[in-house]
Amino acid sequence: MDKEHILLVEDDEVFSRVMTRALLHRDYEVSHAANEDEALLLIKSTLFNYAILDLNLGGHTSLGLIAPLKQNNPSSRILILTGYASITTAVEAIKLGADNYLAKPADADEILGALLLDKNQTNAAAHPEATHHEPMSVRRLEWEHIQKVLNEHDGNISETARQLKMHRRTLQRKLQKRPVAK
Amino acid sequence: MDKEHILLVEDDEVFSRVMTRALLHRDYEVSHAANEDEALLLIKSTLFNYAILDLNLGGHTSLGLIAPLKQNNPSSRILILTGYASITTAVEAIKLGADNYLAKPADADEILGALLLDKNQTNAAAHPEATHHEPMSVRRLEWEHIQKVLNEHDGNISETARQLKMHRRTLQRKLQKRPVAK
DNA sequence: CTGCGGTAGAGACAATATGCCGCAGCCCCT
DNA sequence: AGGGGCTGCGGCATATTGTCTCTACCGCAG
Repeated sequence: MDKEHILLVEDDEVFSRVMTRALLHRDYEVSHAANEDEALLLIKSTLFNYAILDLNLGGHTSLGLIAPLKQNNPSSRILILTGYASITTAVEAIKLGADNYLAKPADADEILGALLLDKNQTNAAAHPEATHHEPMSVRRLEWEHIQKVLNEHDGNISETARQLKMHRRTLQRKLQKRPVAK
Repeated sequence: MDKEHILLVEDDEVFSRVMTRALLHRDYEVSHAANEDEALLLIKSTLFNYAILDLNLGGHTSLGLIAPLKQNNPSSRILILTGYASITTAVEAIKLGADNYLAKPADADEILGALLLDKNQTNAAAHPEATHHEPMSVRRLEWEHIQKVLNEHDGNISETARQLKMHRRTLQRKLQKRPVAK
């Protein structure tokens, strides 16, 4: 029978090579695109069962690829991957139809797991851990807040800085850093 | 015309009082439930336009309320609020049908904003009023969060600093300064 | 009484972060 | 061509943190 076909959209050279190999090794067929245009061409010409999209592609987000993918194959499953994870972007991705959202760094097993996870996970499974939560660290809170405001202003850094009453240069520097682990 | 009816499910005394008042003040009709059972009763007896659910209700999550709400009124909009935000719970909530997900601390404007507007809506005319609210500054947000956590630990600075993953000396210094003006 | 473990307040110094400058490159619009 | 917005980034003075250290206070077990 045919192998399952995965679309990998990722602009990081190293990561995409490693990931591609890992997927091939698991007996998937893999197509790779480094940017939105390449991805769209592939989507038009091929039927994918799965897609792994890096959220940050140069200037754009990869969110625009979700619709074409779903249109091409409504039953395909889509995973958004990002090194700059935030609740806001996660919510947006899911609303747009992504099936899961994962923060880098993540290894191939995690990624595949998140991609394959049963979508019919009615909330029966995932609750017991609802109790042991800790408050967010101030840094994490700050990161989430920044992401939210940034998202509200369509990624406009200058405007966001103004709203947040912080210097644009400062915001810029904060955004270059990675989100803080929990 | 009838006021819009909001269901507030929140087990925190103080917060729910404040929130209720803020909502009434904005001319909404508000029903409040402190736990899942109360909420279910209300859902069965009333049609809600909106719902604000605290994710953490004692032991349970409030995610189980999403289905009944949507069943009761498919066009109702649901906001999940939580003090212990995480990407995974956010993803799960949205998958289950919540319309937005917000981390506390957040003020009434932010909460209402998150509840009412949906930037992914193609319906551009959906916002009759300019929902232009100013986001909290990072400083203010930090202050509120610190106060909340400090309060949860009965004013214990050492413990609060540990939870917030900041140095005790730093917290100590922050507390000596005064509340940040907005 | 004394020691142990926890907390609080504060000084000192180095490591970072931030505010503020300026500059160059891009776009978009007129 | 110019004006005005946004972005990325270097440099530098200043402000804020992280760390370490000391002192002191409190409650409690030994």
